[in-house]
Amino acid sequence: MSISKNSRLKEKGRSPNSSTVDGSLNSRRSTGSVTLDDVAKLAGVSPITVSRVLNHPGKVAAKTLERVQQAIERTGYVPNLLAGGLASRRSRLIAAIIPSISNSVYAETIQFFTERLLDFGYQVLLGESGYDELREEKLISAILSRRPDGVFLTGINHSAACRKILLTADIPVVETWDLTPTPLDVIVGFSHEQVGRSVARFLHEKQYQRIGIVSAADQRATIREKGFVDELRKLGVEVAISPVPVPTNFRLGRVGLANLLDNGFSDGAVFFSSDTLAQGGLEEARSRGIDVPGRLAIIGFGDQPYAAYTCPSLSTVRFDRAEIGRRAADVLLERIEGQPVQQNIIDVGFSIVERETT
Amino acid sequence: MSISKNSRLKEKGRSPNSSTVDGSLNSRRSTGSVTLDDVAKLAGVSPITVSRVLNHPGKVAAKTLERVQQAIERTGYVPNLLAGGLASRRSRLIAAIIPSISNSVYAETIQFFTERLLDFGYQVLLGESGYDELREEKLISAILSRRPDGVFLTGINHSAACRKILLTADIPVVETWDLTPTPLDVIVGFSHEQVGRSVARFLHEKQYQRIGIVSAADQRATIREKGFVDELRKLGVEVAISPVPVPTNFRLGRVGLANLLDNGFSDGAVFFSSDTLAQGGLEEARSRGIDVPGRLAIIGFGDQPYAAYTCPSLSTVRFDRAEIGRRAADVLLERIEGQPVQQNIIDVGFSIVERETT
DNA sequence: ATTTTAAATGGTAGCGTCACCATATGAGTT
DNA sequence: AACTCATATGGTGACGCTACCATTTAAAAT
Repeated sequence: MSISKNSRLKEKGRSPNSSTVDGSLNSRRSTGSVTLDDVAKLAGVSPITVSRVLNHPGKVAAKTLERVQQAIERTGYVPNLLAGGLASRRSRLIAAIIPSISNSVYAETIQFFTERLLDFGYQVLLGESGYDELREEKLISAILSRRPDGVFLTGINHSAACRKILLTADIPVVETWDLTPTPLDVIVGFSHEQVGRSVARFLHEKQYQRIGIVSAADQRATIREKGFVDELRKLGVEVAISPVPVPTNFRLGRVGLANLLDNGFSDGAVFFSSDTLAQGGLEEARSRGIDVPGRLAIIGFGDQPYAAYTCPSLSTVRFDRAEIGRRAADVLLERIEGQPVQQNIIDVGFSIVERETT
Repeated sequence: MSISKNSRLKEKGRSPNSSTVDGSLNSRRSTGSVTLDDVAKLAGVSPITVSRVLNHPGKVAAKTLERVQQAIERTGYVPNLLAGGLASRRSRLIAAIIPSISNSVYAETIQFFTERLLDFGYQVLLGESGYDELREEKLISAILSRRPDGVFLTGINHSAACRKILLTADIPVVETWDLTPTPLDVIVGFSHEQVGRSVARFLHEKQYQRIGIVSAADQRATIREKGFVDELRKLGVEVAISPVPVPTNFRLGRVGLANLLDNGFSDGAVFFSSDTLAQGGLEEARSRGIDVPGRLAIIGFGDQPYAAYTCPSLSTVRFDRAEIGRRAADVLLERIEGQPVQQNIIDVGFSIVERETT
């Protein structure tokens, strides 16, 4: 434990074995924890062979392999990836930035992303941007000092500084949750604009008198809103817009809908930026005695687990969060291994789930 | 980029300046990325001074500080924490193990935990145990190779091997979400047994005819169940138990309640292991036309955001997830700084929230 | 028996940083 | 003027590991 006191023994000069007592009292000695060398000595091989046992077991003879593994077992050796990463320039660390950890849609993607990468010996360092570009930027530059082998980003809008840092770092980057013809590197997601347009057509076909949207102030929600509004405008329908801030929650859903209703909206359909908002809207309608879907139709976004079980059950837009996570991991692994990527734009699609609220 | 080819220039022996062309073609040369030395040269100081600017700015003269910071700016220097961590034996990394990333109760705790630690320059490496002891063990030993400065665990039940690894590693460990008189190191949580007992008394006082529990197979839920059952037994009430597996979901809530009802349970109150299960139970009751709370009372656990907005709104047990995260971070920081910890058992408490379902 | 080839192992020299000292500088004290 | 003392800076050598060769050994081919 307390090593520093030992260093008071005055040792002068550079004689390689200047220690005086037990042969290990150098001023800057090992922590006492087991190292590769300890294992190597016990196994009677060179350190490099132990390293190979851990990293390229195929390149070591079966007999040696076993002997070394026993030595590892016996010493309780735990490799030091800081040292390994420094020497090999591969940290086996992947950075992931999501807007919110506690938002289950992102968390699910990360869950599958993490799981997949773990199978290949990578770990994920998670950062929360809070839907804030500046914070994302700071986070990324903090995380880059750990020399991640790859980066997972949510969305396609990143500050110029952020893009520059990432390009300079010259590591694989996968953007997710959205699509763009000009990704930083590779991208896995679906088109939010198309979501907006699809929902617009869906509602239009059902011939609701009026159409509104409760739209969160996050980037992707804004894109959906644009697609939605634009498509309806093409169809000759004006949309009542009720903006709400992020992160969205139940209460904001109520407020968002109340805002529409108080401004004369009635007998129509409303598209909410998230299922959480939609659930709030449902409650607001209920508290005002408005029949859903008789007088007011509601559709959410995200197909949260509870969406099928609200009363009435919630129509929504579904997309495969697990698929985004898995594909993002795969494509990142490919890039890290230096394989040429077949396609750098991967569309996982989405679908409209019709339930009782429409 | 492609450096490896250069090494084909045959350079023999150990002459320190054996490079032939531009003075930097050693076989194992730098990556070309900016290092501390580059910054030092530009600023006209020694590397160690640059290091100090980054780590102990107070120990550097104002003038020097500014000059170095400009050099950092100009070079776009990004520190290498792998090297720094190796040299200083402080990785500024904290490992956190939670049962499930996508379960918002854990995610919220982690969110606040992460945030707090980030303020102090630490980052969190997240691992998901999936409620599995063995997986937790593997995860921990994998994570320890990154030499975290501290570890956050969920729960108090860890395999013997796991405890041993952690004790050997000799780093601060904070257990969370539960209490025990014998923590590994420090612990921040609340008593699940007391939750069980409190809910038992609460329901008993309301004089429900029969009492049941839909209980998940995770460790803490089992402790709550024990406290619940034991307290009611003391009060002379038998409890109908319906076990369900983890992770819990809406459907399991329905199944869990159906199981009770199909075995003759009626006119009573049911305690669910989680709000998600309770929500499922609510749906099952609705589909069977059972009036809640008239014929069946329901109480959940966790006070999820939606709990206040189900119909009828859900009675539940509330505890402060953010508080657990923050306190865990604080206590870990104290331990890392080597401060003596005032108390190593921190009880954040809980409360019963009565809404419409009871 | 000799050469060729592949497989297994080892030696050396960093990777980029920080801890440990030592030294230099200037202000304050007698 | 000589001294103490605090402050600021620098030189050296690890930290623990792996890349890059070189070397040894065994097997295969001639």
